[in-house]
Amino acid sequence: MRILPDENIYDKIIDLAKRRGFFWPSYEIYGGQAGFYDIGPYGMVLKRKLIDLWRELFIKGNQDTVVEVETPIIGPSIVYEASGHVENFTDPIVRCNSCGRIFRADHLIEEKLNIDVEGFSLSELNNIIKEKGLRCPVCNGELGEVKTFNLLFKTQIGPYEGNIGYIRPELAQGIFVAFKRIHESLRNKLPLGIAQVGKVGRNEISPRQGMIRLRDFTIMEMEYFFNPDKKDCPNIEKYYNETLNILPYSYKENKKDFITVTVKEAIERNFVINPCMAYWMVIGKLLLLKLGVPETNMYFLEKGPKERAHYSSQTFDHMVKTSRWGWIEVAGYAYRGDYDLSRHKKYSNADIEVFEAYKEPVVMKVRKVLLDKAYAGRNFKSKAPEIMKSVEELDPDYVIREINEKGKININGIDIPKEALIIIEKDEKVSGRKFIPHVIEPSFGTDRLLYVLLEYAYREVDGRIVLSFPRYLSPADAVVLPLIEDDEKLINKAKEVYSYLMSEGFNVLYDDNGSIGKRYARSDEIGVPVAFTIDYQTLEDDTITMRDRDTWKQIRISISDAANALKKFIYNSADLGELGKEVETKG
RNA sequence: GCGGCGGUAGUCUAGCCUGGAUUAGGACGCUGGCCCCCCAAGCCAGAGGUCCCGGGUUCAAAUCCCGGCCGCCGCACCA
Repeated sequence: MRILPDENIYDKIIDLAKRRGFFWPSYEIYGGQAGFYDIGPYGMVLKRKLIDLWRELFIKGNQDTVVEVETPIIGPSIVYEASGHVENFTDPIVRCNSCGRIFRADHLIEEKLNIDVEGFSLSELNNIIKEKGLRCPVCNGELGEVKTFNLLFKTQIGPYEGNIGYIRPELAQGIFVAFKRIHESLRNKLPLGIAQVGKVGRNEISPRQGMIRLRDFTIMEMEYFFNPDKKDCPNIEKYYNETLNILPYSYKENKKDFITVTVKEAIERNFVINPCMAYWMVIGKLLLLKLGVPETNMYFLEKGPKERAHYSSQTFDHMVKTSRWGWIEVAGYAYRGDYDLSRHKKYSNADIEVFEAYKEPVVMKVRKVLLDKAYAGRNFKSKAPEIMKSVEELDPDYVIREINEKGKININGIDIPKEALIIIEKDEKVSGRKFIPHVIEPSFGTDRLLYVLLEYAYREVDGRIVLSFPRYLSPADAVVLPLIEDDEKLINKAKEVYSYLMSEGFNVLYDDNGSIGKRYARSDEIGVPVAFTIDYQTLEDDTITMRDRDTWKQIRISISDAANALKKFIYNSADLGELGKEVETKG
């Protein structure tokens, strides 16, 4: 595990990424458009492997509870009204006519005039600004009209004007609206994690920072649904002794640094609102470790009440240190409670609640208050059924207290003497209960991780760039090189080896252009972990050399062992020395 | 969105202030050839440029002016 270089390597990485086809700004030939990036051929392999690694840890590693789905990118407006995005993803902004600065209109009023304007409409905010003569706090210029700026990308579904759709700003809503179906199709089990990978769009006001802040990007997300009454978390025991670097909000206010605690401590000291929060944070940590980020270069930052999204009651940002941007957020872990499902229940009228049967039906002794039927009929005639029902709904304890004190109860202005009341106790069988599950959401920014992956892989050796990706993530498993260009015998042999490795399922490159040193350098720069070289000895005894990208050491092995050696080297992190005898090469 | 700085082959850059004879020059990379038995060697040849875009000034614009786009920095904004 390497430490990040102190030097700012951003420009070098961006340069390399463009040159070698990892990623670059989109729409370049038209001058570009901020906030959009293309992923190139090698970047695409990396990204795919990155996503697969996430799947491995979050889904496959938890296949007893977690499944994956795919839902649409565009949703009808009702979905994002229910989710709160139409309302809360919008900022009222006001522009100074003279200096052009833009302010949050509500914040400005609250600060300057000390008026609580939460929930005020645009025209109300406008009126306040006009009436109170509020001016630009910077240049004292006149303020323009209050406008909304919503970060949702808006579109129209079909040819019907007014049929508004939005591009999803997160994957979550697609999962929430389908929750009931997914949950039923999996025979109502809980806890249930529903994961999704996909593109989202956020119409950022002014995106900068290249791959770090995009208007269109890939998220890897999971909504983990569970019974809020069960305060345990399945399988967490095996991670009890794993450590987490946490900066709780209360510590942050006191300007303290993050602390390192075990998962067990984090739960016991209530740093996390629910043990499952800690569980997914550990899985997230393990993902980052596998990408090559050392634990000292990451921590979990708790967001304060005002910093959190509208749906969240606890959020941790997963921060990773980068050379250019300092600490950046690569993932968020949000406790969304029952906010989303409750909202969709309300807006759709769908029965979204989950029924959970008790292990055995619980027989409870239930006391009930009954009104003597004969008394009711005689005294209340046609109103009797109604009054009897009201009586039955009363709390028995209340009735007993009233009887003891007054000898009667009063209901809807009618006195009922204690002689007419019967209090019975009966057994009632309850086989389960209905509730709305709570949700914990770990959500990763894939493109940010891609950038982080490059930063942590980047190093320079003798003025040459080497991308030391973890071997299993590299854009190719190996490159096959004939030692000398333009020697037909070597080239034919090399192409045989190349086909053979491909047929074994490896992702292999071939290069016969330029001196051997140049080709090693090229493959190092792409981050290919292994180079197999075919030389004149190969033609005699079918052995080839296998070169390690990171040490430049070589061993000689027979071609028939190559696939097996490559497999061990890449997936079992074997040392080169374990796979064969090191050979001296002229340097 | 504001302010500052910048934008010249794949990459980095010279030229811009002081407009014209520079065919927009170089380095690296790329392609081909020669040579090469292991780490960007050498020699030769070649391809590759809307000088970010649009408008203006001028006989003449990569060069000066205006607007736009994009990038970096600062501010602002930010689930």
